[in-house]
Amino acid sequence: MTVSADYLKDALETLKDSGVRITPQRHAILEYLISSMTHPTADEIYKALESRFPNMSVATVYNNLRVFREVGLVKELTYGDASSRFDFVTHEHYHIICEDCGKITDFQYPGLDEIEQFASHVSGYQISHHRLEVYGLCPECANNKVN
Amino acid sequence: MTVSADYLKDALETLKDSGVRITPQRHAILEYLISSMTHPTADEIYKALESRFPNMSVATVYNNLRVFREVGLVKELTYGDASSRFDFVTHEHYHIICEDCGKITDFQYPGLDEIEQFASHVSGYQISHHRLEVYGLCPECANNKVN
DNA sequence: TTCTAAATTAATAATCATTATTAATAAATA
DNA sequence: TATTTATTAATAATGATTATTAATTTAGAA
Ligand SMILES: [Mn+2]
Ligand SMILES: [Mn+2]
Ligand SMILES: [Zn+2]
Ligand SMILES: [Zn+2]
Repeated sequence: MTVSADYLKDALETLKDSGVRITPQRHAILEYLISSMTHPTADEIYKALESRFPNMSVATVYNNLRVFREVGLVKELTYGDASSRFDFVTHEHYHIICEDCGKITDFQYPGLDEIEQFASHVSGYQISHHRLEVYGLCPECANNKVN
Repeated sequence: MTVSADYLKDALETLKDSGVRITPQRHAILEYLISSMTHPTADEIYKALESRFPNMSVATVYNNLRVFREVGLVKELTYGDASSRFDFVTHEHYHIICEDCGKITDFQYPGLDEIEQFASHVSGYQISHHRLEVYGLCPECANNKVN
């Protein structure tokens, strides 16, 4: 069994355990999220599935992405003006975002928890989590600049 | 001269050097941003100034916040659904955000640049900057929870 | 100073991602 | 099978932000 299939199987299990019905639309959205490496927007998911589900509503995509987020299957990546992007949750990782083409690349970095300790110490907050993103030019876009 | 007045003087200088006219509206928005410790939204700025400028348009606030951002006087803090918040640029700092009341507290942390090195190394990106926020409960909200 | 061009403002319309509403449909359960 | 509940699809509403445009103000030239 492929890794993707494993992820999907576990995800469906999580839904079942949470009492969420597994509809064809939900199955397809999850499948697409897991297979996609591009952190798609709700609209991209909608468009990718419209051939298989010609009369699925875009609201259904939004609704189900929220359901997935609430049971912890999906993380929503929010930015300023543009639309949210969605990331199927596997391992903890950060993102590098290309300021030219918008590509989002995963990367892992060990031990940023000390900053939570520090922040808690200087502010008195009870810290729950943090968010970190790195911005720059992806190799392709950097290459396009010099040519 | 107070620190605030110094900031304002420098900001007006920056505007003049950039060829941006200093209108009463711009002066007031800058003044409010510098005095405010709350990282206000465009609408909060608009409402705070409406007694002094009864017929200022909210579009003027947005336009001028963009002007200030473009000349580097102001940073725009963007989150998911809610509206952008604006921070007058002084020293480099990060933010701790209360998940209950939305309060934003400044804090400084040394040496997070190594993560940019790391990200560049593993991804091949040309890194320009990063974004970090820490989330949790502010002391007041944490206190309200236990009572 | 007066004239002219450019910048800025105010008012308002438009945009667009997301959410709310609601009636129809499908699934679970008694 | 009958009834309740969840889900969907269609569509309207929301709300922050941007675009448009005419009026006003300002800066610089004559
Ligand atoms: Mn990711
Ligand atoms: Mn700040
Ligand atoms: Zn790129
Ligand atoms: Zn709080």
